[in-house]
Amino acid sequence: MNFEQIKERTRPLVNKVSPVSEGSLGLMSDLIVVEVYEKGDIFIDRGKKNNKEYFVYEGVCRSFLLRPEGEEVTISYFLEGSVLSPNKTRTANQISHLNFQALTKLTIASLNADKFEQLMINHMDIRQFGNMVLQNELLAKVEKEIALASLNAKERLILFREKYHFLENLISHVDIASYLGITNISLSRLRKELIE
Amino acid sequence: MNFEQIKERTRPLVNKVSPVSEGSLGLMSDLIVVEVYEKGDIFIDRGKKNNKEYFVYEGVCRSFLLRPEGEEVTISYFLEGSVLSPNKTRTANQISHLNFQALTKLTIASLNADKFEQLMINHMDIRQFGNMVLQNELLAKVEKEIALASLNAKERLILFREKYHFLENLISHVDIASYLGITNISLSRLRKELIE
DNA sequence: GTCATCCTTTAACAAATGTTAATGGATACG
DNA sequence: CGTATCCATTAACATTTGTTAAAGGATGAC
Repeated sequence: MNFEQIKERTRPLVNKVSPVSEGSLGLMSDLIVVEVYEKGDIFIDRGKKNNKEYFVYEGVCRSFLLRPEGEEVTISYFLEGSVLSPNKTRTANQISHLNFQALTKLTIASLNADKFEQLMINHMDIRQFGNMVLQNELLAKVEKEIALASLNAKERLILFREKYHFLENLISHVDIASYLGITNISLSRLRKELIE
Repeated sequence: MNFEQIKERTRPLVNKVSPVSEGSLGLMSDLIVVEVYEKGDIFIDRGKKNNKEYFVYEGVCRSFLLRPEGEEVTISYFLEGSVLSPNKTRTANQISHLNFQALTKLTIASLNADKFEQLMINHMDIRQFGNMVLQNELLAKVEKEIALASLNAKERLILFREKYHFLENLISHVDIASYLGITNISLSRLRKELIE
């Protein structure tokens, strides 16, 4: 992918969050390296160094953690055209505290986080973009928090379907169940119940 | 409270998160206005404008939301000596999407968020402090997210006690129950069970 | 001191969710 | 074509949590 292609691909994705000038878009695109992963690939490992920011060009991925007992807990899904959680929020001293996994063939833009931070410092529109990403991130977390705390499993599944409708036929139900905070058996029961 | 007193009070609170130079501490203290609230006071209203950052000097407060049905859901607790969620993460266009309430007599430092953002832009140590606050905020959310998703109510109560031990005898159990994602009746049962 | 009020606890029953194990269906591979 | 594997579903039973209502205990106003 050449510079112009990267720019064209990045523009709608960035503007959807918070529009930036053509110049700023160019500065961001300069930092972008395109990465491609296959379904199932883990491209950020918990405990390993990561100093990148990411945009999802194509495909779907998730963040997840391992419980002490060994089960995986899905924390978030990231869809095509979205921005991954800011580096600062998913690392401590550049060490990742989450795993990220491609759930389909995945094409993503990666940017050096330090260089991107410099862009944020020097350019108000890029800073505004970064802050909006952050805001959206927290908002999504609060939303999920409320859903987990105050809805029952059936209501959470309905909410999930409104937000991630197409994921249900794309992704392992074990993953979805862990995202919803239930077992896959319960998920199966709820699916049946909601058909009737 | 005069400038020096504010500085002395702010220093340990800030350094606990990420140390800043004496000069930076002074710049931050310059922005601080001390506010005092009584138990039960709501000092940030959902839907209303808020453009401040806050440090908790004395007392305890919580963030909460109202469900459509009218019940309150406690989202987070903030203890003495801690920093409230960054303005950017709890507002959209300067409009708050959460309520904040004093749970005891509360003394807090408030700072104009725009001016503080300027300090972050111009001073690396203050920026680092701000980023650490953010990181901790997200980390706490992920931690709670995992607890809600993968522990049962009894385990969550045990975790809550480890983290907020003294709150249990200070705060309404209805609030705590909503934080734990259970009813206050369940909380009462679990308390009994854990005594035996 | 008495009463009113608010919060916590308890009880009895209902509903939701988890656990374990078996079954069925799809898919890839030899 | 057959078989191994992976996932989703179903069943039976246990456990957890919710709902409604009543009782007990603390606290403050008068």
